[in-house]
Amino acid sequence: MLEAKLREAALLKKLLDAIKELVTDANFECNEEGINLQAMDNSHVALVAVALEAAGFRSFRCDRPMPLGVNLTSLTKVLKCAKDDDIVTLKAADEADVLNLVYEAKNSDRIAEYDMKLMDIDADQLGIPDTEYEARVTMPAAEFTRIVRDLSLLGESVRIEVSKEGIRFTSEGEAANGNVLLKHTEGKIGKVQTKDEDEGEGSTQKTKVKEEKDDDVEMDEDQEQEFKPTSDDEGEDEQDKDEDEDEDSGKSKKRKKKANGAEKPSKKAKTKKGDDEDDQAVVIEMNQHVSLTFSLKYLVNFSKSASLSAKVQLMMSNDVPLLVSYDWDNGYIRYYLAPKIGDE
Amino acid sequence: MLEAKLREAALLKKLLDAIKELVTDANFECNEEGINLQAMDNSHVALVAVALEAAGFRSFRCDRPMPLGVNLTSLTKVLKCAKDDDIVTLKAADEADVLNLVYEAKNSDRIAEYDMKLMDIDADQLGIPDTEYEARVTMPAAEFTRIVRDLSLLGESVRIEVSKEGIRFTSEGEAANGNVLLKHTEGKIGKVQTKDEDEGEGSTQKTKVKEEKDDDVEMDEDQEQEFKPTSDDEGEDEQDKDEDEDEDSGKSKKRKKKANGAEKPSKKAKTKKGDDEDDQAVVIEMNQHVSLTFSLKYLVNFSKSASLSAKVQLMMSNDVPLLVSYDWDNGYIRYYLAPKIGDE
DNA sequence: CATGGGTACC
DNA sequence: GGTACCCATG
Repeated sequence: MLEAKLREAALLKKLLDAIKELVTDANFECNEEGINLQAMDNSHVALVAVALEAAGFRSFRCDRPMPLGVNLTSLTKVLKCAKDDDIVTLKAADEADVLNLVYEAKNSDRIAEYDMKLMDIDADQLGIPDTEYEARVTMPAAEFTRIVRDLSLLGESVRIEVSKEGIRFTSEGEAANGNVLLKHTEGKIGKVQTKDEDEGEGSTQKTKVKEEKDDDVEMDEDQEQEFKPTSDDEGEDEQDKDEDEDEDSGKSKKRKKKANGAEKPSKKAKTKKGDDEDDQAVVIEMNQHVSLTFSLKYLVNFSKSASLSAKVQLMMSNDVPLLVSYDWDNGYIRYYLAPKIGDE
Repeated sequence: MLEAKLREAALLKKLLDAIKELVTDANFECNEEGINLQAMDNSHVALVAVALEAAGFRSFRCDRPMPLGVNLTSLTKVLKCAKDDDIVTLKAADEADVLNLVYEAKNSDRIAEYDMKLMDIDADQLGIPDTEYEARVTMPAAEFTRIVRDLSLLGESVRIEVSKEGIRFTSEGEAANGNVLLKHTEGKIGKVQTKDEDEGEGSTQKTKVKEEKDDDVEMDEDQEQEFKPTSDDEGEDEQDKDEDEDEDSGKSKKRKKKANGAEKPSKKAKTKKGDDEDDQAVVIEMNQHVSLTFSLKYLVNFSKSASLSAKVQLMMSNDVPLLVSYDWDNGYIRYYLAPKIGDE
């Protein structure tokens, strides 16, 4: 059976808001390490992967692996019945056909309980590519949202190019053409191509941009592995969280830093202020110039996850799917989208 | 060629929001004095005139007069891609078929560039009447917005009457009739019928109430005349821009004075405080009682310009088009609307 | 009150 | 597929 208690209903609510338009039904794969969801979007063009690591719950127990087939529209409705700061407990018996959700008001005597019907869903375990990306761009999630929203007013697709100059988003439309260039933030630049240190953080992803020796630091020992590609995918991308270990050998610091999606700034000050600054930084790491074209409709959809993390990472290599990753403590949501070829 | 740099994208954004529903295509007439736009609304019932004087730009260069035919829907989309505080640079080569817009984030490393296609638009130079109005009412723009919005819920048209009592807006509908009376603000009353002194300010308008010899002018000559009754109006009110050549030899002074739409208070203190109070004042200036009926649909539309100026001026004479004017530093937007006759 | 998103209609 | 209208959210 599963019994997982989450500190705040807000996380689940935001998560559902982020994916409910992309996916209607999906299996929440529960096991002792946490809860994972992987699904193709309704038109089978994009892939979404969500991880909620056991460590991110106030308490988590799952005796054996169990898939919970959920209709996301139903779950969204049920979650709307929770207040953002309610403590949510998810419970499901083995072989159960319902998921029980209990909402407890933080302070009080209000207890709400819902039973949502489950369904059998073909577990199309999608193989998520373990690509080593040629370029990784970390930027404020709100900036990404703004850019794709803006450009979607002009055309249907966007060409994303990463060079040492920075990252450029270009869209061509009937009425106008436009492009937005984000230069890497000063002080962050050194990192380009040097991504070492990223590792750390718990929910980090592993996408490394090319090898780097960076990897340095471990940081994670304990937590870090959280979501990790399970054991096998290792090494691949982690995204977000690269905290910076870089040189900072003091890992301990790293750990605490990121609170929601925040990364840590590179060597800069780790003060709160430092973190805030970091959220605003644009960090470009690349091994070679990449240029890919994507459907803006999907990117706009992905950008709804900005409520989950202040930063977003874009991982790219020519001719392979883009990985858009939003990370937070003990969890992440990643989207994969194949590039358009030619002028389709 | 044209190269005009605007301090804040917000001005253009608000301007487009104000007129995009009224006009779909229009020529932005650029010359060394600034940028002007004049167009009939889509149903050819109302006329809108916008002026952005060169002095209002951070830098402005326009070698020769050039009309830029713009689809306002496209421009609106492109402007939505700018943040309110972005610095916008408008560029167009002679004979160009595209307008280039560059947005620079105040602080940073974000640079966005758009190329919007231009089109050829019949320059229907509309003759703007140089009426000497019998009544001029200056009131808070928000108040005007509220009144026309309220009355539009009741009926389709509104009768506006100006008397020494004040200005009364009356609407009759199937479900209810209603009227709103605004009395002139104490202390401002003296101005009624005495409008002299207004001139000053840079962007003043010239609408004088009553006689004035102003009329002047054709307007178009070069630009100055633009809309103002040109120099002659002196003494009367100017509203916006008249920069004045008029008599004021000291034009210079005028120029700087008005900041956003504000007129100058009459002789009262010009202190900031004074100006703020002034924004809330209702000033009635009239030579005779006027009573005119207009379509509320258009007035509601005009009132969207309230974001551009804290004050609005209504200029009226019986049986001639109403002039609704919003003025700000170095620019204005004016609307002309013919009264309804009988009970059409 | 305004802006954005979604749904329906052309 | 695009545009317009209505509803909901901030």
